[in-house]
Amino acid sequence: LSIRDSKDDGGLDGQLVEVSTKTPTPGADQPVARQPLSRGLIVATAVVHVERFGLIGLTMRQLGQSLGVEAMALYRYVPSRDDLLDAMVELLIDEVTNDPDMDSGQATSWQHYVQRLAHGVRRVALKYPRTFPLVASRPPEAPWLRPPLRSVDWVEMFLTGLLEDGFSDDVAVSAYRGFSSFLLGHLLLEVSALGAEVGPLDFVTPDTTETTGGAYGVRQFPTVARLQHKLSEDHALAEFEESLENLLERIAIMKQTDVP
Amino acid sequence: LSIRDSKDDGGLDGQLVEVSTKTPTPGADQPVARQPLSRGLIVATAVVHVERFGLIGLTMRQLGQSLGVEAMALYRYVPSRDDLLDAMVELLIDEVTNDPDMDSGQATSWQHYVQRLAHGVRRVALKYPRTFPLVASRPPEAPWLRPPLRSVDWVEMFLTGLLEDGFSDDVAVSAYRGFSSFLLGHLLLEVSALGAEVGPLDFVTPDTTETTGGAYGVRQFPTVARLQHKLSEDHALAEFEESLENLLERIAIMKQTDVP
DNA sequence: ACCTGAACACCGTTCAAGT
DNA sequence: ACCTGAACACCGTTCAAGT
Repeated sequence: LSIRDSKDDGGLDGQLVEVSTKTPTPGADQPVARQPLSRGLIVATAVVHVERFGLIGLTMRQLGQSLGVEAMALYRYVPSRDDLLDAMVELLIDEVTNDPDMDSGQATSWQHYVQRLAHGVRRVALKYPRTFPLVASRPPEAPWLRPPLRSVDWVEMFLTGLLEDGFSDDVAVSAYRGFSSFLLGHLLLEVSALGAEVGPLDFVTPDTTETTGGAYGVRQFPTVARLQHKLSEDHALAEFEESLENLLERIAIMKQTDVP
Repeated sequence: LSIRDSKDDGGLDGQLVEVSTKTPTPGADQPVARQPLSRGLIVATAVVHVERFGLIGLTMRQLGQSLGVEAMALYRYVPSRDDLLDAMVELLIDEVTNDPDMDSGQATSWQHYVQRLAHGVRRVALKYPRTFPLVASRPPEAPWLRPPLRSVDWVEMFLTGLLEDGFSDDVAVSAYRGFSSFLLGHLLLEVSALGAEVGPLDFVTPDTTETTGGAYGVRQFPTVARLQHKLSEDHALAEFEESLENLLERIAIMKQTDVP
């Protein structure tokens, strides 16, 4: 149960941009001590910018101002706004992946593993509440994945974690479905309560994307690639019924054990 | 366990706009047989437009084209684009509320009631997959609600349904939390698998909104108003832990009963 | 090598003007 | 009464030009 390491893509903690906590007015600020521009700095600043001004405030022009530069300068390092959003998502994902708490206690049970992953994701969700919804909303790398969580990396981590602990393929895939649905529902609601204005959740239409599971670019994730078929199956209704049934049971128990 | 009726706000079924199912190119279409403009028609057409072109395609100018009219004409009937989005959400909510399946079998158990509500919401989510994410994303009418689901109407329905069946306030509120988190998680993921590009989920920031539970406009929802205090409490972490625990148990059972 | 000004095709929204 | 043209302040993005 180990955690994959990732190339440092300009993590927030490394070169955290100093942005004052004063009046949040998108242009009325000191443009930050003008570090040399770089992709990593732009992405990190974008996250800070979104946490201050919201996703609606993230325009190339306003982000340029946060960096003390004209908007056009950004295009030397970032091909497009969409690519920037993807890079921001990756930054959050990497922060979960590289969380020291994730590595601690190496080989424990799958339960501990899943709990650490869940809490790791929750931690970054609460740390970047206004950026986090992007994780659930950007076009997934693997649209055939059901549910199509953004990070194939997480899926791979989750599946291998369970499989190494003796899970069968089928059960591991079912567990993944339950896990991601639970995690997304909880955290999106929790984060929205914190006041995130969740920006365009740009899921991609099935027409424009290979919904036919062409395993392009998933080769570096062997488990995901191997289980691709099972992962693409649509069990939405059955899972909906099952989760609903489970919820009803939990509510019934709450009702019975209640002392009025 | 009855369903509240609502003023007909130009429901889709009534005056469904004829839009051909041909090539989806935002302006290259017959501008529809030019019915007299009205707020109801605009909202209904907007939903159809979003289902064809996605939320990104919903600009005042393109929607104008779908109606055979210049964008500026819309402002006679719709104060702003944001107001239009809210009206679209309301249209979906009313379609759940007025679902004939919801009224059938009047006074049954709370289990049946919750199941009917869940399936009713799921039905409109699958019917309008590209519009549905707005329900989870528009600024909630009651931001102090945890989780802040859009429709106070639904919250009221849910709570009264349970209370009439003998639930205590506390358990009813807990049940609401579990229900909304489950429903949102499942349906957002299911709908995203259908290829919805979930548009700006514009949750509202706590600063700009009365996070202090000033019960403005909730007076027509007596149960929500009465339970406002309990509904505003933040139990996010405890609920997260509990749901996670429950998930782990379910996975463990799946694992045990698995025959490899 | 790195940034900027001007330009293009888009936005939402306002308002005086047309029918 | 209802719609439109022109205008304003914004977008993302490109590209020739400046340093």
